[in-house]
Amino acid sequence: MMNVTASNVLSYQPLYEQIKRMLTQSLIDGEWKAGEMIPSEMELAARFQVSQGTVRKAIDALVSENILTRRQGKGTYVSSHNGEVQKLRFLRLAGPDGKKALPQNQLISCVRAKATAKVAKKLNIKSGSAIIEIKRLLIFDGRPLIYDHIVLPAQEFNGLSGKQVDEYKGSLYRMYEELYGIPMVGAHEEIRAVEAPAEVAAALKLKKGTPLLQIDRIAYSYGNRPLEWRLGLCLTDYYHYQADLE
Amino acid sequence: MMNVTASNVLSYQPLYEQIKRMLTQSLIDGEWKAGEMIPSEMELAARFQVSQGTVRKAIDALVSENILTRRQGKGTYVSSHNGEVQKLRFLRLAGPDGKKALPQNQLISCVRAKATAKVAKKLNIKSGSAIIEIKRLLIFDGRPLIYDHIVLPAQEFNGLSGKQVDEYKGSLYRMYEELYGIPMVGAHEEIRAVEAPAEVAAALKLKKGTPLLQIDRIAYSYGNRPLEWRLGLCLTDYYHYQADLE
DNA sequence: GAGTGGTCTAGACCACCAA
DNA sequence: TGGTGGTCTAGACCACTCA
Repeated sequence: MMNVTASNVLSYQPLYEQIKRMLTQSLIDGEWKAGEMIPSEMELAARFQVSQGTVRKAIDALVSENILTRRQGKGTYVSSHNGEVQKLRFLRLAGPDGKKALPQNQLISCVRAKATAKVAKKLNIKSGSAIIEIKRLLIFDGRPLIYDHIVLPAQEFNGLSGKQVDEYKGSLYRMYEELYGIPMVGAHEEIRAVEAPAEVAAALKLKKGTPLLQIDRIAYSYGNRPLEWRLGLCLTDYYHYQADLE
Repeated sequence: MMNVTASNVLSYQPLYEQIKRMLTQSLIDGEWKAGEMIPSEMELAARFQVSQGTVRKAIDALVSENILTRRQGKGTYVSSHNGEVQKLRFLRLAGPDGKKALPQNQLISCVRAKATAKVAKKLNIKSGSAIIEIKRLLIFDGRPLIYDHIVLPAQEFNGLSGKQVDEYKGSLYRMYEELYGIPMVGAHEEIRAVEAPAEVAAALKLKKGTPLLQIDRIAYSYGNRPLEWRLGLCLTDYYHYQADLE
C-alpha cells in the first residue's frame, strides 16, 4: 500500500484527491470517452495500489461534479450530453409548469471570423485567432424565444459547418462531444435584463426595446478549459429561467 | 447493531438515510439551533447504535445541502446566515469584478395584510391568512439597484416590525434565524426580464419601462417548508446575476 | 494532551443488472 | 451466476483546535 504519512508535508493532499486528479488526466487524455464505461472500482484500486474505498471517494467527487455517472450493477460511465435527461443538463429555461423541453433549432448563420479582444479574453485565446461564429434561433412550442450568438475557437472545432449544426437539432453540446471529442462539463453564466436590439427584435418578431433576458455563458471542458462563449437573448413572457439555491 | 437486512423490503432505505432523517427532525424540533454545535460523530453513533462511518455519511449529505457545516478539530455546526460568507449565501448579484458585497438596506414599508390567492399558494397557507408585507430598496455602492417586495406568513413571524428590519441591515435571513428561530436552508428562483413599473422606476430613479431582472423567490426552511416569498426587481447595468452549471 | 473531524484500510454483505 | 456499484463495520492513524 502507498505510504500516506510519508507524503510531502508542505503539499499534503489526501490520496483520493491525487486519484481524482489522475482520473481527470485520463479523461483529458481521452483514455475513456464520453458515454464509455471506466474500469471497475476494484480494477482502479489495483492500478493505483489503494483500497476500493479510496477509489470510491475519488469517483464520488467526480460524480458530484457531473463528470462521471454511476449505474448500479453496470458500472461507472463518463457523463455525456446524450440521453433525454442529460440533453437538457445546461438548459435552465422552463415553461409555466416548470418543465423543460428540448427546443427546435433554426440556423441563421455560421461563419469563420477573427477573435476580437473581448472574445479572445472570454475564450482565453489570442486576439485575432480564428473563430467560428454561429447565430441561431431556438423555438419552444412553435415560438421563437431565444436568439443565440455562439463563438468557438476554430482550432478545436476544425471544419464545423452550419450543416452539422442543423443535423444535431438544438443539442450543440452533444455535437461537440460526438464530432470533436470535447465534452463540456461546466459553465458560468452572467445574467442581465436588456432591451432587444433591432436585429434580435426582428428575428423574434418583437418590438425593438422589449425586455429580454441576456445570458452570457462560458462553457468549460475538463480542467476548466473555456471552449465556448454564448450570448443568448431570451423572451421570458411564457418561459422563465430557474435556479435553486442552497 | 441494527439489523440492516431485516428492514422492510418495500420501503428499503439505507441506514444513513434514516439517520439523516432523524437528524433533520432534531433540527426541526429545535434540539440544535442555528450556529450551535451538534454532538460529535462518535456520540451520535452511540445514540443511533451504528458505526461512526454511517453517521458520517448522513452528516456528509446534510453538509452538501448546506444545512450543517464541519469545522475540523472543533465539531459539526448547524449552518447559519451569520458570518461574512454565510451572510451572502443567497445573494447571486455581483459587481463587474464578480465579487459580492452586502448592500445597504432602505425600508419603504412594513405592513400587515391578508394573503391573496396568489400569495397563499406561494406560501402554502390559506387564502386570507394574515401576512406581513415588506418593501425595501437595496443599495449597492451608493446606487439603489433592487426593489424588493417580501411577503411572510404572520403566524410564524409574529410581531415583526419595520424597526427590526432596519436593525438587521439588509440581512433578513439572519433576522429570521435570530429573532424567530427560523433558518432558511434553500430557495427556488424564477427569473424574467420585465419593464420597470412606475412605482419601482421612481424608487430606483429610472425611466418607466427600463428593463429589470425580476427574481421571484420562494425560500424554504427544513423539510421544504416555504416561509418567505420575495419578488425582487434589479437593475443589471452595473451588477449582474451569476450562476454556475454542472 | 484530549477531543474533534478527516483519511484509509480490509472485509463482509446487499442490491442491481446482464447473460 | 458473476460482476458491478452500494452499504456498513471496526479499527488505525492523521490533521486540526484549544485549553
